[in-house]
Amino acid sequence: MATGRSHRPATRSRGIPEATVARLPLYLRALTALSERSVPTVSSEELAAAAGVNSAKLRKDFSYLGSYGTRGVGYDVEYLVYQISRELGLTQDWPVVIVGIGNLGAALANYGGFASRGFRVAALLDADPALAGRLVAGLPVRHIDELESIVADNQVSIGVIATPAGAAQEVTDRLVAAGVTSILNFAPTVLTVPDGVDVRKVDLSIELQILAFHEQRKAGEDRQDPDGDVPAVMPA
Amino acid sequence: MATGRSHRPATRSRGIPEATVARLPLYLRALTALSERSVPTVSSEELAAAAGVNSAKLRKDFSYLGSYGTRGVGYDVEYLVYQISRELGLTQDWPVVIVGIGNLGAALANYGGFASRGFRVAALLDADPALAGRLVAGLPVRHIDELESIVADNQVSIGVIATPAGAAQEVTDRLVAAGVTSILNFAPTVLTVPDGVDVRKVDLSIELQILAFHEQRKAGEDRQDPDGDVPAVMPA
DNA sequence: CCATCTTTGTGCACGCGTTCACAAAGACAT
DNA sequence: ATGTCTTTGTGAACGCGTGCACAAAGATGG
Repeated sequence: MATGRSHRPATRSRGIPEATVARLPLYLRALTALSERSVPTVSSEELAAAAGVNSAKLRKDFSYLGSYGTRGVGYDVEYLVYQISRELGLTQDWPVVIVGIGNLGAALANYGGFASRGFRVAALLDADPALAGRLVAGLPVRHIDELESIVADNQVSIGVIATPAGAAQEVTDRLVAAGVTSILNFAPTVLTVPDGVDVRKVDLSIELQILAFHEQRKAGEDRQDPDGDVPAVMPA
Repeated sequence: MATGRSHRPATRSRGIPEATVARLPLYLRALTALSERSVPTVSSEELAAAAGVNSAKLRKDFSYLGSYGTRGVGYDVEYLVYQISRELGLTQDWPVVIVGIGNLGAALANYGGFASRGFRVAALLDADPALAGRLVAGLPVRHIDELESIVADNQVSIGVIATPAGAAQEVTDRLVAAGVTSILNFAPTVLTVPDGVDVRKVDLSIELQILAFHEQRKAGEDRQDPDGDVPAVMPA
């Protein structure tokens, strides 16, 4: 993760546990699919299966939001969609800037999941002057030096970093200085941010390495000793 | 997450906790940076700062691997790089197929973090015949129907899914049937897989929604009551 | 109106992960 | 060799998250 409390120690006020917050988007997606099929109600069992979680966990998660179910029947799909959307803050508009318009940045700009939720791409930024003006996902790429004015003019509070690792910290500093308080970081670096700024990190390489670990474990289950021998290099 | 035990209930044998495994790549990255700067040793305090974690946590994590430090001095950087690499299974070669060569798939194919660790892109696959043969990151895109033979010939055990949501489950089924036992899923869908297959999911939209939640919380801290009023639609 | 049946909401126990705090271990100087 | 000083490795306490299991709530039918 990064410095500067990514999550507050214990969510105060109406205290929804962090683990629950992380699952709400999952439920929301499943519910949206049901809504599109005009399914009026759904039981915790069905919805849990669709979201890939335990039904008891789902009920407990919903209990943090309030008592929105009807015993003997289940949950009203539309009502629940609204409640979760509101809780997540998706009923309002979130302007977002994406910095670094390489393949990844372009993929993010084209991602449909943005607009459907409350997210709106306010601008695409890149340091390469050759990219400036080119259309990506219908939006013109603008030069990184416009960052400050764009963030201020559009009241952007969320920034997405899709730059190379070397540029990530500098971009972060500029975003934060301009007023951004939430950052989604795709660059493989630990970002340092002041208190009050949230950072979430998506790291491809890490995910693969975790898979490799389990894969090795699986492959080694047949053999006697999965770990190798003493390394050639000894500690000082 | 997905069906089919993503993580084993309690890691048996030399039992490295799942949370620790997830941090090992982080340490490895920080250590690699130190190694490139020819730093010989590092203390838990310094390394923890570089990785963005607590130093006590780092020491406990390392204690699961064995006693690789020297009291009063710290850890030997090269030695630790080797040990963690071996533990994660990065000393061997992991052939990977990437399915779905849109912007995201192309970004993944171009991602440098692959080759530097033990990962080798064995093939890029896409269902679009128009893409077939086009070079992406120096590799030719091949048609999805070659999936089975490619997986078999290269003994691929890890698959990366970067297709639209609609195609993800079918691709997963084919990958699993062909012998893949670890899947990294970028499509916004819950995948169902048989036991023994690991799935990890990276979901952009979910990360943004979590940020939005905290952002809303931050914005509402000034006001009296951050949650809105009673919704217009009432439950059945 | 009463009985039955379904499904929610939650009290409780358990296990994992985190953090503190300190004793043991070794380096290094004298 | 002895003492001091640094840093590791870990025992123990705590808190969060998960899942069981059941009582309460309400729908539904007779």
